[in-house]
Amino acid sequence: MPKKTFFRLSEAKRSLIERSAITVINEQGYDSATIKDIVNTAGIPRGSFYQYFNGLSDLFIHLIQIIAKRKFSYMGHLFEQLEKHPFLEMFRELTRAGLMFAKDDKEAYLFGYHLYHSQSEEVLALRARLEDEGIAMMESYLMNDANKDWLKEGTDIRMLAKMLYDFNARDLVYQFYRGDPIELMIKRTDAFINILREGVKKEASNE
Amino acid sequence: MPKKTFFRLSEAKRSLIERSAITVINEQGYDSATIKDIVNTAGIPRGSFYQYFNGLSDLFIHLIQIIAKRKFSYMGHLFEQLEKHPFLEMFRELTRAGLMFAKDDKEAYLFGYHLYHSQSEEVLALRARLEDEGIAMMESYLMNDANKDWLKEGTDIRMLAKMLYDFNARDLVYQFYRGDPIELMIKRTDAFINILREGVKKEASNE
Amino acid sequence: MPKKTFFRLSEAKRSLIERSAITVINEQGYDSATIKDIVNTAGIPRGSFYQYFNGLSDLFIHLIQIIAKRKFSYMGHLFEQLEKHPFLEMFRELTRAGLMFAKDDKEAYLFGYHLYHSQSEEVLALRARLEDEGIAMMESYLMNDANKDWLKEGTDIRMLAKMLYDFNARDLVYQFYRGDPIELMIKRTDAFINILREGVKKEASNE
Amino acid sequence: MPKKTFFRLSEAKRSLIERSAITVINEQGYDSATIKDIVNTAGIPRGSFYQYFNGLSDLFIHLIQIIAKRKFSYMGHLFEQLEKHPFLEMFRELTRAGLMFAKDDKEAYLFGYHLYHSQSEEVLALRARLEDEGIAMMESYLMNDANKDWLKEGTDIRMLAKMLYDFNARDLVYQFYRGDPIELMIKRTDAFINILREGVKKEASNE
DNA sequence: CATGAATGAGTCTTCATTCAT
DNA sequence: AATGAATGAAGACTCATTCAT
Repeated sequence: MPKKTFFRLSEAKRSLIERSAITVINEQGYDSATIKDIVNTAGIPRGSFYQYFNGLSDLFIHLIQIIAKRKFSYMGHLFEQLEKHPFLEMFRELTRAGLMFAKDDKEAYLFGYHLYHSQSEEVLALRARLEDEGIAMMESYLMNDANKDWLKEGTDIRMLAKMLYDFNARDLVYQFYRGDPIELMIKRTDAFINILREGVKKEASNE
Repeated sequence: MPKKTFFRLSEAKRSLIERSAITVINEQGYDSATIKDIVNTAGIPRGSFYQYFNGLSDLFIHLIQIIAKRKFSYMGHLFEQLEKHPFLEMFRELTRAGLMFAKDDKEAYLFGYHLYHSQSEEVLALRARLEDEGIAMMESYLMNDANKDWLKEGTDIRMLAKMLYDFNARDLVYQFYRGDPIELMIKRTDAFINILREGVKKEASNE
Repeated sequence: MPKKTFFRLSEAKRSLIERSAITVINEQGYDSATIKDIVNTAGIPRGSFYQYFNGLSDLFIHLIQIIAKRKFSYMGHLFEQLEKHPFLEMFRELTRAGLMFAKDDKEAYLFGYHLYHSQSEEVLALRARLEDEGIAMMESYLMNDANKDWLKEGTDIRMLAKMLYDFNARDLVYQFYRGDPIELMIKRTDAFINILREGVKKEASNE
Repeated sequence: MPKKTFFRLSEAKRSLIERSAITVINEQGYDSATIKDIVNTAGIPRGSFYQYFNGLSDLFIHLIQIIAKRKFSYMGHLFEQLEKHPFLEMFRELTRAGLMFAKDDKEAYLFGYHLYHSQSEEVLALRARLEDEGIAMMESYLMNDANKDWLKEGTDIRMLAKMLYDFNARDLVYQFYRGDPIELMIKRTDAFINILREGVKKEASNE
């Protein structure tokens, strides 16, 4: 957690530092990014960095959290209707909301990529925690589906939740990182959902 | 590519260096592993490293390739029957063969993890190439399924191939990395295949 | 010398700062203690420190002095009888009085340790001054002994005074610093005095 | 312990580094000496230092040890006769031998000073070890005295050994550090020994 | 080819001290 | 007087890479 000093800064300065760090880490990757580059980019003195943060991972975790919050805010309006429809349909909407966020703030959306590409203890722990929370949330909605008899019996709900979570938090982010256009990502999402919903096996038909 | 010198070494020494590098990189991650640690672990002089390789990525790519070859050899016997059965069934077998490899050579199997966690240009390129090849191969087998009318019409074959490839090359490796037991991984694989095959949507039943 | 500002503070605040500094310096040693740690421990703002003191040595010297005064107050009652008995006997009492102080205020007693472990100019000067004063005082009492014919002729009084001073101000403090129990320290003091008084050479006996 | 690399250097270079470190530490004190100053003084690159040592304390401990050995070599010839005379007499000779060393290599002799003025864990541990060894050695010779009935009954041998050890390893070194002339130190040593031997209490005389 | 010492650029991190409010 | 942010100098330590033997 950043030190108190950081939160006492003006919104402008805080934001400047955050954006600088996001830019630098997006360019070099978390494990290669240096504090030096971040302070240079932000134009603040080296020592100040340590008045604000305990180290790079401190800042990184802070960024992941505020970005998650921001991204989440794009989805807020969907939550009230979430239980009224099969979750796979809502997942499509949630995903699109996420991609709206990507459109509005490319750098921030991209930043999630690094959650999957650091070996640092803290980052791994954070990733695990976020994953657990995200998957648990999805599981609970899928349980709702099951209760409403919208899900095939025998479906491994946890596995399904995991697949959905990963697709959204990892695969899509990676596609964006690679530069795939959002339209293509939307199409792929539909194909993905379709496979999950319908399955791929041709039914023994009675034709 | 390693220099000629490397391939002129005795098999024993070559293997010693390879295994040392695998151990070090597995412990620290590719981006944090240092040449220093590798030569120390192998007990060879620092200068020798540069007589064998052009740098760390050179060695890394070499390792990925020999390991891929080794892993592949566990699956060879399956290829002749591959077109005779629906690919999802064969995928199960391929996966299990891969896990046999994991049992025999944990470190090598684990090593694939790092293919997904480096930001170095060369590694990213290698990863993309391997992915393309792997997915293309799976696609061709899935096309065979389609031709035999084993696949539901409208199935996005490329997406399906991608999902299968990722599950095998990335998700399972990650589970192993986390320390999940192989039995659990096998169960998960079955659940995964089941979802893909059957889908999760409850058919409107005529009860 | 602390600035006037410091002495205008409330007794409570002054004492808080003093105790914090003693704690920090006892833990880290004078040469490694930082102003940062002291203000953090005391919970006062960094800038305030410079309103009270000119630097760390300023505070350190102040602490040595108030502690010396406090320790001295434990011995006051002995001074009136000091000339009535051989000084070595009184030395035993003075030492015990010092150890009572140690019991009552461990941290303060311990603090003297640092007088012997700093290389800073000011501290070395202070140490020399205190030593001169202390030894001179002891010398004067030993002269009294000599006058009363309680001391063997030829005894090097200055050397004796120095030995006594060091034992009390340095050796005992160091033992306490190491964690030796006070009872042991008392026993050692007696052994020390005994050696000084009687000598260690076996008299040519007329057996 | 220095790394192997250090011992593979030419005697000249090794000695250059050792003397540079001794000079720097004597000037600034161990806790304030910096590696930067040492490498500058020696004229070697910064990185080399870390090829030779694991850190400053590593070098420091090495220096203490080689100096102790050198100092010891000045006393070697005394050891054969050590048991034939009362130890206090031999102590005078040992001390003088030490002072010969001081004359020949002022910087090295002085260096012992720092053993008593660092708070670093390693140095404290080394100091304790050396002290234990030195005191134990003296104790054994004093036991010899006791067996030969040269020592007054009831003498606390451990305390006496401690006093002798400290006087030689600490007090004399400190006097030298302060710049006292060797002749004065010799006189003081005699006075010190005299007090210990004869005691200071005037015997109840039967005059 | 083997060896391992030399080199110095590059980072992190800590703090004393100042200064504006 | 109190406060605490700003600043940058300073030092530790790590390593990739080169080079002489």
